[in-house]
Amino acid sequence: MGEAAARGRKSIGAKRNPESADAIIEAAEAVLREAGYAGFSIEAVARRARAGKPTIYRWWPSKAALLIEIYQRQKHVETPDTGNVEDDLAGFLENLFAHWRDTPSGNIYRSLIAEAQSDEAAAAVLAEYSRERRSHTGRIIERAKARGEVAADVDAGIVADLIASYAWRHLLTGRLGEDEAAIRAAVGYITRGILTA
Amino acid sequence: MGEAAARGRKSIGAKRNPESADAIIEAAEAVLREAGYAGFSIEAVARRARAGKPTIYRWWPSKAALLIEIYQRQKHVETPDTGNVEDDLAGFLENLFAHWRDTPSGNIYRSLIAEAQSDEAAAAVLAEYSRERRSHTGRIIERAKARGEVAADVDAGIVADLIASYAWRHLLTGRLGEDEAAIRAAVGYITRGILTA
Amino acid sequence: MGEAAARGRKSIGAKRNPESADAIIEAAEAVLREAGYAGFSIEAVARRARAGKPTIYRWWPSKAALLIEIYQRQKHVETPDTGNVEDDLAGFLENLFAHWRDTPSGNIYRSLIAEAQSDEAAAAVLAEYSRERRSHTGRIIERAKARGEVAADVDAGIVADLIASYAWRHLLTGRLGEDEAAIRAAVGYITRGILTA
Amino acid sequence: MGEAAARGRKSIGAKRNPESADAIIEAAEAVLREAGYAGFSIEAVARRARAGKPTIYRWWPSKAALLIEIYQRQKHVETPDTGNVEDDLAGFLENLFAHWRDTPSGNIYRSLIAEAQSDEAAAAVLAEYSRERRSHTGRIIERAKARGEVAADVDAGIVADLIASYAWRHLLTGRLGEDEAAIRAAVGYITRGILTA
DNA sequence: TGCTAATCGAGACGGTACGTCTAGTCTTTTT
DNA sequence: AAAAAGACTAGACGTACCGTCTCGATTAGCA
Repeated sequence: MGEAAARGRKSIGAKRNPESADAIIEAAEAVLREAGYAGFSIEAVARRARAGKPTIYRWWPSKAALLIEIYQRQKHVETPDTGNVEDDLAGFLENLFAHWRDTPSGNIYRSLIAEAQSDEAAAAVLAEYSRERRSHTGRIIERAKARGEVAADVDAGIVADLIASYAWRHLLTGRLGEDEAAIRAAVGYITRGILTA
Repeated sequence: MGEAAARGRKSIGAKRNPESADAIIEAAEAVLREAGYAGFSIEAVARRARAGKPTIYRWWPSKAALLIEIYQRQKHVETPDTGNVEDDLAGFLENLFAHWRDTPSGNIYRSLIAEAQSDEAAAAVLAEYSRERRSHTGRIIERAKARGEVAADVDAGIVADLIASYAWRHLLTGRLGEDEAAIRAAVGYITRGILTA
Repeated sequence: MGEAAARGRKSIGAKRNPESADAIIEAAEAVLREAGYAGFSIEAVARRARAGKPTIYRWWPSKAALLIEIYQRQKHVETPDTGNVEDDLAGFLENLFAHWRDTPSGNIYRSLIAEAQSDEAAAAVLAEYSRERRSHTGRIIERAKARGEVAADVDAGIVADLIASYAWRHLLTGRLGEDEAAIRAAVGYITRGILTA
Repeated sequence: MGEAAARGRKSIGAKRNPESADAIIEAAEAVLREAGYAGFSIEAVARRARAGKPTIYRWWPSKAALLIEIYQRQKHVETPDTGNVEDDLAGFLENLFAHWRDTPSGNIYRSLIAEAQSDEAAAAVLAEYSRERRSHTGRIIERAKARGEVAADVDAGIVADLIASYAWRHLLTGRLGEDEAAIRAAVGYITRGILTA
């Protein structure tokens, strides 16, 4: 199905046609994969899905909403739990970079961030999503605090922010291929500091 | 002058007319200021500058090129030199946030990053610019290393990257109003680490 | 209605909106009437009709197609039937000149001929139209042949060609105000010849 | 020379440089020959002639003026003098059709007529030129009148008009390849009429 | 002999129009 | 009654020419 969306797909009456929704989602992914964010338009998605634009607008009020949905459909990256905060953070970043690099996720998220720069709604949705992720990453720190590995007065949110920032910037500047050493060094500075002992 | 570009501005002949260039730059700034990135179009700039579109395309082959130029025209943020790396970095970030918050620079840079997500050329130009800035910020670290304040084996580029990443993310998520405490905490983690002593 | 196209004219749904088509046709006529062929642009028509350019291009692929349509919408000139070939031909020319002079038709047809000089498609469409008209005018001759008034071996097509040529040239050189005497003389030469008896 | 216009052709001082004029004329011909009227622009001619646009505008205020000049540079068609008006007229038309068909003249004249439909100046110049030609062709008739072959009260101008009209229409509708028989028939109707004896 | 004025190629300028693409909205048709 | 899908207005895209203007160089002809 999907892109190949049944040539003559029809309305199934007075309720949402899940075939159409699927076809649209899959078309959106395909367009993003093949033409990138530059070629990603509602128009292009509609063409590819053999759907009318209003059908898309009915269910996703903006490009951003569609991006969010297809991003969330991707399977998520796992946060390791090694018992060591440095390994946890570095491992998380390595997984995240690999995930962004090897699946459409990276492109999708990148697009979403770009979209949020000119679309209020996208910005809101992204902010909400970021808040969630922040607390998620923060859990790595909280666990370490519970273990006594990390100082109790450390603000987990700010650390999560630093980690997420590092990831974002690499995503946005196309540097997801960075070697592990750099990631480990960056994480090391956050955990152990850069001052002379 | 400028945006209001003298009603009767004319060509000054067979070489570039600086009046036109200025009018275009200033119109671009004004459009960005008043309509944001969403409303920033070559067409709008041309209208505002009372310039022909081809005149813009002659000198700036893309929206990104124009953005870069107006960004570089802004006066730059200064990097403090207090003799203490933590104060230097925090001060730099505070200055940068204030600069981005209080001048059009923030909006421009934000737009440029967004543009780079769909425009190859913009990405290249932004990468080059980032490289420059990275080494610039790195100097704060190098100075501290020279003072013996920072360990000699610390990679200044990676630290600069962490700092820039933090700044980018706050810019892109509209969190430039962050209180100083958060900035200081983030910088503190980078300099002193988060592990228990 | 029409040119003044209801300020808020909207789509009427998933089929061609005749209101829009009418507004476009009428705007095209108005532009041609007021600004002449020189000022006749798709852009101007769209502006005047409060239509989007793509709506025009959707239905009329070229300026020529639009010209043809508005020409054919004009009411046609009638061919008299007096029982005398000379009066028929002269009357036809007089009617045609008056029609071209007093309605937008002349301007439209002139424009179409001009357009055909640089647009292949326009040329084809004009050729087809001319063929039709030729046979139409030829009928005057055929009738006279049936009456025995005109020699049986006369090629009606060629006579029609002579008549149409005379009309075209007067149209294209802005000499539609010619006095009847000249028309009658020209027709007289064709019917009775110029040689001495 | 000409199109290949001396790479470094320069001003020769405070007077018109005939080399430039020639290069422009020749470039205009070449452009018309190769790209047709549709591709004929002052810009294209200037490019081809390695001339500045103002140099063209200085000497030919409009496209039409340039067209007129290059048309007049073509060698003219000769009007035969056989002692028989019918042969003279048919011969003239045959020569003219061949001339228009086999040299750039046809294209040039066609363009000029088209141009005159939207350019007042072109129309004026064309009218003047037509007047000249009319009297020229009229001479064939005058000669025949002098011989007593044609009735004394025949208006030579109107006959010339009929002949020129026939030629124009064939030029404008791309029917210059017409067989001699059709031309002879058309001329025959003008000289001997179409009525039954 | 040196100055003035016109000419040249070059090309920038403000504009207009081109024909295409996308954004969102509206309304008919279909189920 | 709601879904689907084409048509619609609006306007930006990047390009081609328009006709005008200014530049710097070049040179003829007057002083």
